[in-house]
Amino acid sequence: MQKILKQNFYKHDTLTVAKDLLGKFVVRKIGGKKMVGKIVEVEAYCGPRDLASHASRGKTERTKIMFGHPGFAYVYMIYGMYYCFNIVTESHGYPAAVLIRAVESVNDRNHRENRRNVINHIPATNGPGKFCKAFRIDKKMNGVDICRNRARPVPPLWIEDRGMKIKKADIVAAKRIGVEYAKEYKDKLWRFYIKRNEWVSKK
DNA sequence: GTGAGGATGCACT
DNA sequence: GTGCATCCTCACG
Repeated sequence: MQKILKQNFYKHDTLTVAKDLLGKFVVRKIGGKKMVGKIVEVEAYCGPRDLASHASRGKTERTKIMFGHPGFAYVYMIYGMYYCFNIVTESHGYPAAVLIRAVESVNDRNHRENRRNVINHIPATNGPGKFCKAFRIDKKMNGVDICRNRARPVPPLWIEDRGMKIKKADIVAAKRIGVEYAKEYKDKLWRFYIKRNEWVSKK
């Protein structure tokens, strides 16, 4: 059974949505072809007071998507050459999002080899920048509604529930990556990943 | 195996 | 002008 997640899935507490996204599947449609990846690692960025979040410095041209409706893609460029893909959560007007850090490629069996780089023409997806590159997610996807709705039934990108359940005991909570500047928020255990999964970006 | 440093564009001060 | 929600390469041994 496969179903595209709708807006009400994302309209909840960000930490809850982040954990619920583990084990869901990212589907990217490009010219009639589909790429699929199981989400194995995420980070939560929780509201205007979270100093690690871009939204903590107020609503700007870049961050306005986070202040908008849940279930929209927030994509931005980082370090000049990589993109990060986030999904907006919670209510309209409250800036929060979940960063997709790593997925497990469903098309590929050579897990160990593929972790490092391109093997058998299938790009690596164990890291936010690499995932975006592999799934061709760039700033054109910023502000796209990734939910199913009547007006536009098939977005170019969506999240699917295929009935996989991740046990609570298999979810690891850890510190977020690259947010040393975030003072009392830098040590929050708001990164979640599937225990022992080979595709997680860092141990 | 591990760690340091560079690449690189753009939002924000 | 500064500093990134990153990743790769190249030393080291």
